[in-house]
Amino acid sequence: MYSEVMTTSERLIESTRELLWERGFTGTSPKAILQRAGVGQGSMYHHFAGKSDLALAAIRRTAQTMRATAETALSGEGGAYDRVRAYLLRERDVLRGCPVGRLTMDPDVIADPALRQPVFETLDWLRGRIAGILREGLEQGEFDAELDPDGTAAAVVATVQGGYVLARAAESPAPFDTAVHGVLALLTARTTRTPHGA
Amino acid sequence: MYSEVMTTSERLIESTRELLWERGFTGTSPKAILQRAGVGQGSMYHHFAGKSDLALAAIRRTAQTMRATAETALSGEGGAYDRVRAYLLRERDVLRGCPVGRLTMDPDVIADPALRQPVFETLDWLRGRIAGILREGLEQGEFDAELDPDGTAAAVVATVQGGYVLARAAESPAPFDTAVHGVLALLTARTTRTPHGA
DNA sequence: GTCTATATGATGATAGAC
DNA sequence: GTCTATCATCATATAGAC
Repeated sequence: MYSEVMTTSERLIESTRELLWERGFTGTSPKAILQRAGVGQGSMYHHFAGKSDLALAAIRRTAQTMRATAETALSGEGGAYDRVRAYLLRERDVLRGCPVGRLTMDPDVIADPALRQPVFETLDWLRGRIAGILREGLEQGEFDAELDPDGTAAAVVATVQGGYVLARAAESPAPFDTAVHGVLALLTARTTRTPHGA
Repeated sequence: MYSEVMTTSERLIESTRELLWERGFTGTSPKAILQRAGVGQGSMYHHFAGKSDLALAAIRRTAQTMRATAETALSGEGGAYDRVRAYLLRERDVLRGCPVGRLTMDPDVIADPALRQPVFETLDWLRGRIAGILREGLEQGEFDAELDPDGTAAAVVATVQGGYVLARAAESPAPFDTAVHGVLALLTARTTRTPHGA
């Protein structure tokens, strides 16, 4: 199921990452993890203390991956508007939802400080990163002075996270795309130049 | 635990509503439902076909309640901007999240058309209702002509849903409030008059 | 390191007494 | 209608062979 050169530990982490994305922490059993990884029960308890410990390794890696993906869009070409636009419009497997954000609906994740921390840090970093870009644009005169960088950044991130909710409810990516274009169009009203795609 | 005059069936639905909100469908066991309702196992299987059937009754009622609450804010005093603002800023138990939206992260809910339907219908109605209000405001000249009612409505609903995600990750209502004020401030840029709270 | 028992409690549902 | 068995299966973890 995984590359031949992948270690047992790696296979366990990868299968856990997939299952956490699909079914969350509560909905993922050690048995399901082992079957997908193609290893026996003993291997899991040799490499990890238990389900939570393995989940922590998986969540940390997923958080790191998400951060890298977002950074690619946010550090791309163009001004502040263009980079936020690139983040909002980047390709996504919308119906799968956000592998980090979905964990916030898992009470067992939120109740465990160790599991919650990478989730919080990732979303908090994302908000701060976008706010910083918007502040930059503000200083460059790209937006009018009324733009609130923190509020706008939070709205942008929330629109993406909530867009997943709407899309999964509808079993269609359409509401996600509508929401993301909607928030982008609102941001356009705060730009001083005619932005790309407006 | 519940009112003396509440029927057994009512007690079961209410305890299921609470548990679905707190722990989702996968995370809620019949046993937990029965204990909270204070009834025996036989009663549940007498009144309902099983866990899914009871969850369906609970979800339908929660969906109806959410719709009524939203409608109260959206049909209040003032123009389109004021009513959308009232919806966004209404009091919420932010850290509990949305009892309807959280179900979209439950794979067993999304996989069952009967359970998914009320979730979809509620969020779809909300988007349509807000879009209609914005179109009204557009016709009244309350917004400039560039405002996209459908995109803005989707962004508003998504911001609320995503705001819950950010708040739960942070274990603080602050990011929710920031996001909601952020999207409202963006909407302000599309108004033709000086709106309330701008 | 990895595997296969084995153990204990939870899950989701049924049977049948009252 | 409601209750208490009872049931097969699953969840999570441990023990110990190889």
